[in-house]
Amino acid sequence: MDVIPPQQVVAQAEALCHRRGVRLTAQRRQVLEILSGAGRPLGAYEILGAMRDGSRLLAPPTVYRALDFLLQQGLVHKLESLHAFVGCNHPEHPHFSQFLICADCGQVTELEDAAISQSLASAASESGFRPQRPVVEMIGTCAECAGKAGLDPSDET
Amino acid sequence: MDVIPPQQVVAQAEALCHRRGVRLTAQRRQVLEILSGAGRPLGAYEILGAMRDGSRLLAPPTVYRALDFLLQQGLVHKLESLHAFVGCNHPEHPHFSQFLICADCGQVTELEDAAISQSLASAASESGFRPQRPVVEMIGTCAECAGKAGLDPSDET
DNA sequence: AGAAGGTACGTTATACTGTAGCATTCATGG
DNA sequence: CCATGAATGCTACAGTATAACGTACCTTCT
Repeated sequence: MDVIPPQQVVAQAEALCHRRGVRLTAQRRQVLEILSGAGRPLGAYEILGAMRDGSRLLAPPTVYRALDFLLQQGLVHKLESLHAFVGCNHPEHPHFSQFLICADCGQVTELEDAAISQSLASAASESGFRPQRPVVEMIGTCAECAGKAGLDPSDET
Repeated sequence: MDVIPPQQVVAQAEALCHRRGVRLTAQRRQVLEILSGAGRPLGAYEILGAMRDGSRLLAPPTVYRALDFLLQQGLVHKLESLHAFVGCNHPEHPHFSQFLICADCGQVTELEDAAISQSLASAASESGFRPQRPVVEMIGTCAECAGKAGLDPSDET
Protein backbone atom coordinates (compact mmCIF):
# COMPACT_ATOMS: atom_id res chain seq x y z
CA MET A 1 0.00 0.00 0.00
CA ASP A 2 2.08 2.85 1.25
CA VAL A 3 5.39 1.15 0.67
CA ILE A 4 7.74 3.82 -0.56
CA PRO A 5 10.76 2.56 -2.53
CA PRO A 6 13.59 2.06 -0.03
CA GLN A 7 16.03 3.87 -2.31
CA GLN A 8 13.91 6.96 -2.15
CA VAL A 9 13.61 6.73 1.61
CA VAL A 10 17.34 6.33 1.98
CA ALA A 11 18.11 9.24 -0.33
CA GLN A 12 15.79 11.43 1.66
CA ALA A 13 17.35 10.29 4.92
CA GLU A 14 20.80 10.91 3.53
CA ALA A 15 19.92 14.50 2.69
CA LEU A 16 18.25 15.05 6.01
CA CYS A 17 21.18 13.77 8.04
CA HIS A 18 23.64 15.77 6.00
CA ARG A 19 21.65 18.90 6.60
CA ARG A 20 21.59 18.19 10.32
CA GLY A 21 25.26 17.37 10.51
CA VAL A 22 24.74 13.81 11.76
CA ARG A 23 26.18 10.68 10.24
CA LEU A 24 24.03 8.15 8.47
CA THR A 25 26.60 5.39 8.59
CA ALA A 26 26.45 2.21 6.53
CA GLN A 27 24.97 0.25 9.39
CA ARG A 28 22.30 2.81 10.15
CA ARG A 29 21.44 3.02 6.49
CA GLN A 30 21.17 -0.74 6.33
CA VAL A 31 18.71 -0.83 9.19
CA LEU A 32 16.66 1.87 7.53
CA GLU A 33 16.67 -0.07 4.26
CA ILE A 34 15.55 -3.24 5.97
CA LEU A 35 12.71 -1.47 7.71
CA SER A 36 11.62 0.45 4.65
CA GLY A 37 11.71 -2.62 2.49
CA ALA A 38 9.74 -4.76 4.89
CA GLY A 39 6.55 -2.73 4.70
CA ARG A 40 5.56 -4.03 8.09
CA PRO A 41 6.82 -3.69 11.63
CA LEU A 42 9.93 -5.65 12.48
CA GLY A 43 11.27 -6.64 15.86
CA ALA A 44 14.82 -5.72 16.73
CA TYR A 45 15.92 -9.32 16.46
CA GLU A 46 14.28 -9.71 13.09
CA ILE A 47 16.26 -6.74 11.86
CA LEU A 48 19.33 -8.23 13.42
CA GLY A 49 18.75 -11.44 11.50
CA ALA A 50 18.39 -9.53 8.26
CA MET A 51 21.66 -7.72 8.93
CA ARG A 52 23.82 -10.81 9.02
CA ASP A 53 26.94 -10.15 7.06
CA GLY A 54 28.01 -13.42 5.48
CA SER A 55 27.66 -15.99 8.22
CA ARG A 56 28.49 -13.67 11.06
CA LEU A 57 25.60 -12.69 13.26
CA LEU A 58 25.83 -9.36 15.00
CA ALA A 59 25.01 -8.79 18.65
CA PRO A 60 21.84 -7.06 19.89
CA PRO A 61 23.41 -3.75 20.92
CA THR A 62 24.38 -3.17 17.32
CA VAL A 63 20.84 -2.99 16.08
CA TYR A 64 19.54 -1.19 19.14
CA ARG A 65 22.14 1.52 18.67
CA ALA A 66 21.25 2.01 15.05
CA LEU A 67 17.58 2.12 15.98
CA ASP A 68 18.21 4.70 18.69
CA PHE A 69 19.85 6.92 16.13
CA LEU A 70 17.07 6.50 13.59
CA LEU A 71 14.45 7.14 16.25
CA GLN A 72 16.18 10.33 17.32
CA GLN A 73 16.26 11.51 13.75
CA GLY A 74 12.62 10.66 13.26
CA LEU A 75 13.43 8.22 10.49
CA VAL A 76 11.75 5.29 12.17
CA HIS A 77 9.06 4.89 14.78
CA LYS A 78 8.71 2.43 17.59
CA LEU A 79 5.39 0.68 18.09
CA GLU A 80 5.32 0.22 21.82
CA SER A 81 2.42 -2.17 21.85
CA LEU A 82 4.21 -4.52 19.44
CA HIS A 83 7.81 -4.12 20.57
CA ALA A 84 8.57 -3.42 16.94
CA PHE A 85 9.79 -0.74 14.60
CA VAL A 86 8.60 0.77 11.33
CA GLY A 87 10.11 3.21 8.88
CA CYS A 88 8.59 6.67 8.91
CA ASN A 89 6.59 7.73 5.91
CA HIS A 90 7.30 11.43 6.09
CA PRO A 91 10.58 12.04 7.88
CA GLU A 92 11.06 15.50 6.39
CA HIS A 93 8.94 17.37 8.86
CA PRO A 94 9.14 15.92 12.37
CA HIS A 95 5.71 15.60 13.92
CA PHE A 96 3.48 13.45 16.06
CA SER A 97 2.21 10.30 14.41
CA GLN A 98 -0.51 7.85 15.28
CA PHE A 99 -0.69 4.23 14.28
CA LEU A 100 -3.53 1.92 13.37
CA ILE A 101 -2.43 -1.64 14.00
CA CYS A 102 -4.45 -4.53 12.67
CA ALA A 103 -4.45 -7.35 15.20
CA ASP A 104 -5.48 -9.72 12.42
CA CYS A 105 -3.06 -9.18 9.53
CA GLY A 106 -0.46 -7.08 11.32
CA GLN A 107 -0.68 -4.22 8.87
CA VAL A 108 0.16 -0.81 10.26
CA THR A 109 -1.07 2.55 8.99
CA GLU A 110 0.67 5.71 10.04
CA LEU A 111 -1.61 8.68 10.54
CA GLU A 112 -0.78 12.29 11.05
CA ASP A 113 -4.00 13.64 12.42
CA ALA A 114 -3.88 17.20 13.66
CA ALA A 115 -7.03 16.85 15.75
CA ILE A 116 -5.50 14.00 17.72
CA SER A 117 -2.18 15.74 18.22
CA GLN A 118 -3.82 18.94 19.29
CA SER A 119 -6.33 17.43 21.66
CA LEU A 120 -3.58 15.43 23.30
CA ALA A 121 -1.24 18.40 23.51
CA SER A 122 -3.87 20.65 24.98
CA ALA A 123 -5.03 18.05 27.48
CA ALA A 124 -1.43 17.73 28.59
CA SER A 125 -0.81 21.43 28.93
CA GLU A 126 -4.00 21.87 30.90
CA SER A 127 -2.32 19.74 33.54
CA GLY A 128 0.86 21.78 33.30
CA PHE A 129 2.49 18.81 31.66
CA ARG A 130 5.24 19.41 29.15
CA PRO A 131 4.88 16.90 26.30
CA GLN A 132 7.94 15.25 24.82
CA ARG A 133 7.14 11.94 23.21
CA PRO A 134 3.62 10.80 22.37
CA VAL A 135 2.65 7.17 22.01
CA VAL A 136 -0.62 6.86 20.16
CA GLU A 137 -1.58 3.46 18.81
CA MET A 138 -4.91 1.88 18.06
CA ILE A 139 -5.12 -1.89 18.00
CA GLY A 140 -8.10 -3.16 16.05
CA THR A 141 -9.13 -4.58 12.72
CA CYS A 142 -8.24 -2.99 9.40
CA ALA A 143 -10.83 -2.41 6.71
CA GLU A 144 -9.70 -5.36 4.67
CA CYS A 145 -9.75 -7.87 7.51
CA ALA A 146 -13.04 -6.49 8.83
CA GLY A 147 -14.53 -7.04 5.39
CA LYS A 148 -13.20 -10.58 5.11
CA ALA A 149 -14.19 -12.02 8.43
CA GLY A 150 -15.48 -9.35 10.69
CA LEU A 151 -18.97 -8.70 9.40
CA ASP A 152 -20.47 -10.70 12.19
CA PRO A 153 -18.16 -10.72 15.19
CA SER A 154 -20.66 -12.66 17.31
CA ASP A 155 -19.35 -16.02 16.13
CA GLU A 156 -15.77 -15.56 17.22
CA THR A 157 -14.27 -18.35 19.26
CA MET B 1 -2.69 13.27 44.77
CA ASP B 2 -5.11 10.95 43.06
CA VAL B 3 -4.34 8.04 45.32
CA ILE B 4 -7.67 6.54 46.20
CA PRO B 5 -7.70 4.42 49.38
CA PRO B 6 -7.05 0.80 48.34
CA GLN B 7 -9.92 -0.41 50.49
CA GLN B 8 -12.33 1.71 48.55
CA VAL B 9 -10.90 0.53 45.25
CA VAL B 10 -11.18 -3.07 46.31
CA ALA B 11 -14.73 -2.66 47.56
CA GLN B 12 -15.72 -1.13 44.26
CA ALA B 13 -13.97 -3.91 42.35
CA GLU B 14 -15.66 -6.49 44.48
CA ALA B 15 -19.09 -5.09 43.68
CA LEU B 16 -18.25 -4.79 40.00
CA CYS B 17 -17.06 -8.37 39.69
CA HIS B 18 -20.01 -9.70 41.58
CA ARG B 19 -22.35 -7.84 39.28
CA ARG B 20 -20.57 -9.28 36.26
CA GLY B 21 -20.49 -12.80 37.63
CA VAL B 22 -16.71 -13.08 37.62
CA ARG B 23 -14.53 -14.04 40.53
CA LEU B 24 -12.26 -11.56 42.26
CA THR B 25 -10.18 -14.18 44.01
CA ALA B 26 -7.81 -13.49 46.86
CA GLN B 27 -4.84 -13.38 44.56
CA ARG B 28 -6.46 -11.03 42.11
CA ARG B 29 -7.57 -8.81 44.94
CA GLN B 30 -4.07 -8.80 46.33
CA VAL B 31 -2.63 -7.64 43.02
CA LEU B 32 -5.23 -4.91 42.84
CA GLU B 33 -4.40 -3.81 46.38
CA ILE B 34 -0.70 -3.68 45.64
CA LEU B 35 -1.25 -1.60 42.54
CA SER B 36 -3.73 0.74 44.17
CA GLY B 37 -1.54 1.25 47.18
CA ALA B 38 1.58 1.93 45.18
CA GLY B 39 0.27 5.10 43.58
CA ARG B 40 2.73 4.60 40.76
CA PRO B 41 3.22 2.12 37.94
CA LEU B 42 4.66 -1.22 38.94
CA GLY B 43 6.33 -3.82 36.76
CA ALA B 44 4.98 -7.36 36.85
CA TYR B 45 8.02 -8.57 38.72
CA GLU B 46 7.73 -5.78 41.26
CA ILE B 47 4.19 -6.88 41.97
CA LEU B 48 5.41 -10.43 42.18
CA GLY B 49 7.97 -9.39 44.77
CA ALA B 50 5.28 -7.67 46.81
CA MET B 51 3.13 -10.79 46.68
CA ARG B 52 5.58 -13.06 48.42
CA ASP B 53 3.78 -15.11 50.97
CA GLY B 54 6.09 -15.69 53.88
CA SER B 55 9.37 -16.66 52.30
CA ARG B 56 7.89 -18.32 49.25
CA LEU B 57 8.24 -16.45 46.00
CA LEU B 58 5.62 -17.09 43.38
CA ALA B 59 6.32 -17.72 39.71
CA PRO B 60 5.75 -15.15 36.96
CA PRO B 61 2.65 -16.72 35.38
CA THR B 62 0.83 -16.17 38.65
CA VAL B 63 1.02 -12.42 38.48
CA TYR B 64 0.50 -12.27 34.72
CA ARG B 65 -2.69 -14.27 35.04
CA ALA B 66 -4.04 -12.01 37.75
CA LEU B 67 -3.10 -8.99 35.66
CA ASP B 68 -4.82 -10.42 32.59
CA PHE B 69 -8.00 -10.77 34.58
CA LEU B 70 -7.80 -7.28 36.02
CA LEU B 71 -7.06 -5.82 32.60
CA GLN B 72 -10.05 -7.59 31.10
CA GLN B 73 -12.27 -6.19 33.82
CA GLY B 74 -10.86 -2.71 33.34
CA LEU B 75 -9.59 -2.59 36.90
CA VAL B 76 -6.01 -1.92 35.91
CA HIS B 77 -4.29 -0.46 32.87
CA LYS B 78 -1.07 -1.37 31.18
CA LEU B 79 1.39 1.35 30.29
CA GLU B 80 2.98 -0.01 27.15
CA SER B 81 5.82 2.47 27.06
CA LEU B 82 6.88 1.50 30.58
CA HIS B 83 6.08 -2.21 30.60
CA ALA B 84 4.21 -1.48 33.77
CA PHE B 85 0.75 -1.50 35.26
CA VAL B 86 -1.41 0.96 37.21
CA GLY B 87 -4.71 0.71 38.99
CA CYS B 88 -7.62 2.34 37.22
CA ASN B 89 -9.12 5.40 38.82
CA HIS B 90 -12.66 4.97 37.59
CA PRO B 91 -13.34 1.32 36.87
CA GLU B 92 -17.10 1.72 37.08
CA HIS B 93 -17.64 2.89 33.55
CA PRO B 94 -15.28 1.26 31.07
CA HIS B 95 -13.80 3.81 28.73
CA PHE B 96 -10.69 4.91 26.88
CA SER B 97 -8.00 6.45 29.04
CA GLN B 98 -4.91 8.44 28.27
CA PHE B 99 -1.79 8.69 30.40
CA LEU B 100 0.65 11.46 31.13
CA ILE B 101 3.92 9.91 32.22
CA CYS B 102 6.61 12.03 33.79
CA ALA B 103 10.01 10.86 32.61
CA ASP B 104 11.58 12.64 35.57
CA CYS B 105 9.69 11.51 38.67
CA GLY B 106 7.74 8.64 37.15
CA GLN B 107 4.37 9.96 38.20
CA VAL B 108 1.45 8.98 36.01
CA THR B 109 -1.81 10.86 35.52
CA GLU B 110 -4.79 9.13 34.01
CA LEU B 111 -6.91 11.30 31.77
CA GLU B 112 -10.27 10.64 30.29
CA ASP B 113 -10.44 13.23 27.58
CA ALA B 114 -13.39 12.92 25.24
CA ALA B 115 -11.76 15.05 22.54
CA ILE B 116 -8.80 12.69 22.31
CA SER B 117 -10.94 9.56 22.28
CA GLN B 118 -13.25 10.96 19.68
CA SER B 119 -10.61 12.31 17.35
CA LEU B 120 -8.80 9.00 17.51
CA ALA B 121 -11.96 7.01 16.96
CA SER B 122 -13.05 9.11 14.03
CA ALA B 123 -9.61 9.06 12.42
CA ALA B 124 -9.70 5.30 12.67
CA SER B 125 -13.15 4.90 11.21
CA GLU B 126 -12.28 7.21 8.33
CA SER B 127 -9.82 4.51 7.33
CA GLY B 128 -12.45 1.84 7.76
CA PHE B 129 -10.56 0.65 10.78
CA ARG B 130 -12.47 -0.94 13.63
CA PRO B 131 -10.96 0.20 16.93
CA GLN B 132 -10.52 -2.25 19.77
CA ARG B 133 -7.82 -1.19 22.19
CA PRO B 134 -6.29 2.28 22.23
CA VAL B 135 -2.84 3.00 23.57
CA VAL B 136 -2.44 6.69 24.29
CA GLU B 137 0.48 7.79 26.42
CA MET B 138 2.41 11.02 26.59
CA ILE B 139 5.92 10.91 27.95
CA GLY B 140 7.13 14.27 29.18
CA THR B 141 7.64 16.33 32.29
CA CYS B 142 4.97 16.87 34.92
CA ALA B 143 4.15 20.32 36.25
CA GLU B 144 6.02 19.78 39.47
CA CYS B 145 9.22 18.55 37.85
CA ALA B 146 9.05 21.23 35.19
CA GLY B 147 8.82 23.82 37.95
CA LYS B 148 11.73 22.38 39.90
CA ALA B 149 14.30 21.88 37.22
CA GLY B 150 12.85 22.55 33.85
CA LEU B 151 12.77 26.33 33.70
CA ASP B 152 16.06 26.44 31.86
CA PRO B 153 16.66 23.15 30.10
CA SER B 154 19.85 24.48 28.47
CA ASP B 155 22.04 23.41 31.38
CA GLU B 156 21.20 19.75 31.31
CA THR B 157 24.09 17.34 31.31
C1' DA C 1 52.13 13.91 9.58
C1' DG C 2 51.02 13.22 14.47
C1' DA C 3 48.39 13.65 18.63
C1' DA C 4 43.91 14.32 20.94
C1' DG C 5 39.19 13.70 21.51
C1' DG C 6 34.89 12.18 20.33
C1' DT C 7 31.79 9.11 17.83
C1' DA C 8 30.66 4.67 16.29
C1' DC C 9 31.25 -0.26 16.49
C1' DG C 10 32.20 -5.27 18.33
C1' DT C 11 31.48 -8.40 21.97
C1' DT C 12 30.32 -10.64 26.32
C1' DA C 13 27.38 -11.17 29.62
C1' DT C 14 23.24 -10.44 31.82
C1' DA C 15 18.88 -8.21 33.22
C1' DC C 16 14.20 -7.72 32.36
C1' DT C 17 9.61 -9.03 30.34
C1' DG C 18 6.44 -12.45 29.05
C1' DT C 19 4.48 -17.17 27.78
C1' DA C 20 3.86 -22.43 26.79
C1' DG C 21 2.59 -26.41 28.86
C1' DC C 22 1.18 -29.44 32.29
C1' DA C 23 -0.07 -31.04 36.85
C1' DT C 24 -2.80 -29.91 40.84
C1' DT C 25 -6.23 -27.77 43.61
C1' DC C 26 -10.49 -25.49 44.31
C1' DA C 27 -15.25 -23.98 43.76
C1' DT C 28 -19.65 -25.07 41.93
C1' DG C 29 -23.63 -27.47 40.34
C1' DG C 30 -25.82 -31.88 39.43
C1' DC D 1 -20.30 -37.46 46.37
C1' DC D 2 -18.83 -36.87 41.78
C1' DA D 3 -18.15 -34.38 37.42
C1' DT D 4 -16.81 -30.17 35.41
C1' DG D 5 -14.54 -26.10 34.61
C1' DA D 6 -12.00 -22.35 36.64
C1' DA D 7 -8.01 -20.97 39.04
C1' DT D 8 -3.44 -21.89 40.71
C1' DG D 9 1.57 -23.74 41.20
C1' DC D 10 5.49 -24.66 38.81
C1' DT D 11 9.28 -25.65 35.42
C1' DA D 12 11.21 -24.24 31.69
C1' DC D 13 12.03 -21.22 28.21
C1' DA D 14 11.28 -17.48 24.59
C1' DG D 15 11.71 -12.73 23.54
C1' DT D 16 13.24 -7.93 24.52
C1' DA D 17 16.71 -4.81 26.03
C1' DT D 18 20.89 -2.85 28.21
C1' DA D 19 25.42 -2.44 31.01
C1' DA D 20 30.05 -2.36 30.47
C1' DC D 21 34.30 -2.33 28.30
C1' DG D 22 37.54 -2.39 24.69
C1' DT D 23 38.63 -1.21 19.84
C1' DA D 24 38.39 1.13 15.50
C1' DC D 25 37.59 5.16 13.06
C1' DC D 26 36.92 9.91 11.84
C1' DT D 27 37.86 14.88 12.61
C1' DT D 28 40.31 18.61 13.96
C1' DC D 29 43.99 21.10 15.54
C1' DT D 30 48.79 21.86 15.71
